[in-house]
Amino acid sequence: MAIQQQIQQAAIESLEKLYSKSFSAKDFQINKTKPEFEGDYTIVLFSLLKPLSKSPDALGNELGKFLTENYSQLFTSYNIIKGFLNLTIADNYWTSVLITNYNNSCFGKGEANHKKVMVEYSSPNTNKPLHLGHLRNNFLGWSIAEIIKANGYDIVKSCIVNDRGIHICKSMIAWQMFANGATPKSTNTKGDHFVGDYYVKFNNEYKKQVDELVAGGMKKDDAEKEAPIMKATQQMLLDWEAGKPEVMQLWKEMNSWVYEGFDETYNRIGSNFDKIYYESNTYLLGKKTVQEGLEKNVFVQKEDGSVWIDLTADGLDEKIVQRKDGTSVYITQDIGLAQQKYEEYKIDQSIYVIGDEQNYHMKVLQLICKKLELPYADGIYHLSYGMVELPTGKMKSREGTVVDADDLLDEMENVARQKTEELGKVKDFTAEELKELYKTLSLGALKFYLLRVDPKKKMVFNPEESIDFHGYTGPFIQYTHARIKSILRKEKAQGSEFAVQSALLQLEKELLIELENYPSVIEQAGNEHDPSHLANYIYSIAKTFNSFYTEHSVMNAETEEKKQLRLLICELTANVIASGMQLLGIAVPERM
RNA sequence: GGUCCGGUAGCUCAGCUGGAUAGAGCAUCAGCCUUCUAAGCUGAGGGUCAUUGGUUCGAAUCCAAUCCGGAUCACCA
Repeated sequence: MAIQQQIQQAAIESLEKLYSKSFSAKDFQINKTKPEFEGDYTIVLFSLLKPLSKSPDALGNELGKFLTENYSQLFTSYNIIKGFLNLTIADNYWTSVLITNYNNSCFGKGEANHKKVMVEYSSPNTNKPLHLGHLRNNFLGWSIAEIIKANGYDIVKSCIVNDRGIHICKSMIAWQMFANGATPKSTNTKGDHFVGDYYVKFNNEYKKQVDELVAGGMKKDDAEKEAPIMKATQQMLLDWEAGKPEVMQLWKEMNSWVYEGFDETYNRIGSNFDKIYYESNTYLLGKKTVQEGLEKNVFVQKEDGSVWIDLTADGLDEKIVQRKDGTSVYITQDIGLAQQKYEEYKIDQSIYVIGDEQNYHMKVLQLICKKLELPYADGIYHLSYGMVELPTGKMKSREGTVVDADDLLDEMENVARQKTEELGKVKDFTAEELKELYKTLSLGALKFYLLRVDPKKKMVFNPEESIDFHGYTGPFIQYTHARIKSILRKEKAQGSEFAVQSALLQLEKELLIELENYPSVIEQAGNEHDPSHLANYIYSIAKTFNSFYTEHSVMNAETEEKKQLRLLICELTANVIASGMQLLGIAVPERM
């Protein structure tokens, strides 16, 4: 059990025995003691004063005395400052945590609870390559899945590919018009970029045609509808839905190019999925549910045949769920897909990693599922994340300010190479090892940069900052890990036979206190669906370790006992760093 | 306009289920490599926690109002 809970329990028991009153964990707070005071953890007494009719000093002394006398294996001393009861925890507690966990690879992870959670993330369109925003999504989705797994859940990583619709037809039309049969192979272009180029070509041509029509005297609104290329695209969508063979063939071929490109990028960034859904297979789902909803009077059908749900009583609007022509809209397929996920996997929770521009949509989706009394409705959770912006403002594809994922990864790798060469610490590495290191460092920098901030907040991507390898960054933590490993290559900790006699030094203890907290951090990150807690925590560990490292020598420790103790601390620190970074999807090198 | 989210150091962010003198990184300045990797460490300066009011022993944190920024409110997805 975590120390904080042990203190809480001890305090509750003590208060019960001292005053015959029962309290619960909510009735008082336990904090880490501020560094300027003596002690490790602090019980805040204020909230207890009134129910017990005690002065801070009286209560603090009685409780402090009782705790140190009756829980002497846990508390060695106490002091009271104003209403704060500062407790010093026995060194023995920290070292026993160290000795039992220093080589426990499961340290911090919860026990299996046999509940199943699906995390849907990434969910790309097949008309253009991945960009910076997708990276935030992918890193978040992958990480939160790992964190939830570490909390004992079974995880299914899924992805819904938006592989059909008018946007896809745009690329297809443009390819027919301009490509002359060119392919990614014939032009030596990555497939998703190849198709994306035709999407751009579509928009250029479309704009040109609209301008021409407007110049010929047509109103802009009409011109946008009448442009021949747009009409052709709409016709193609109809042909697609009708299953016209040559359209289907082109669609399949162009999508296959995109998937080839996506796979390369996913592979590079380490995204993977247990189950991939395709919109072309799911877009018709949900109609049966609409029918059932009509029977239950959750939905109403208007005279023209369209089907609606009235959510005004819940503070939302009226929402259409089926068009008058009987076709399904976006939200209908989502209900259908939600159902399919549930039936296929019997999931207890379904997490959607989707940008905050869809907050309203997701709220509506869950509400509809609830009104339909679908069993999975309460398990829907929208992990909403903010947009990634540039220092110059929002990314806009029309203005060409979108940061392409592949370009960015290349750029980061270059910087990693440059910095590594400047320092010249790994000159004996093979070309293979160097390549691997550059990849580890560049991805570490980028992932950490995108994961270290609260997901729900929009964030600014500053290119210069993101490739920084100093301070609050991934490479800083990776470096700390490499430093520790360098020591451990020289000598391994001997292990569990070891008993600590001499008192822990300040920095030794600080590190141990932080390390002991690892399980709680994983739990919190999972409960709040927020990897940034973990990122913050690992950074703090690395920082504390570096202070410790500078201050105290491991190999040349004052005594053999201290050396063994510090080797154990090194082991546990390295394990926690590696384990925590793994949960963020970041690898740590042995040397750098 | 309705709903939702955000506003903390020059910049990027922690802290937000109320607790002690509001913390990091970057940037600026000053130190530290004969000793386990200096991608490091130590120190300094830098704040009206958007504003105003309320709740109370105590508010960056909770409540209300206001100001500013963003998202969203399609028979698009």
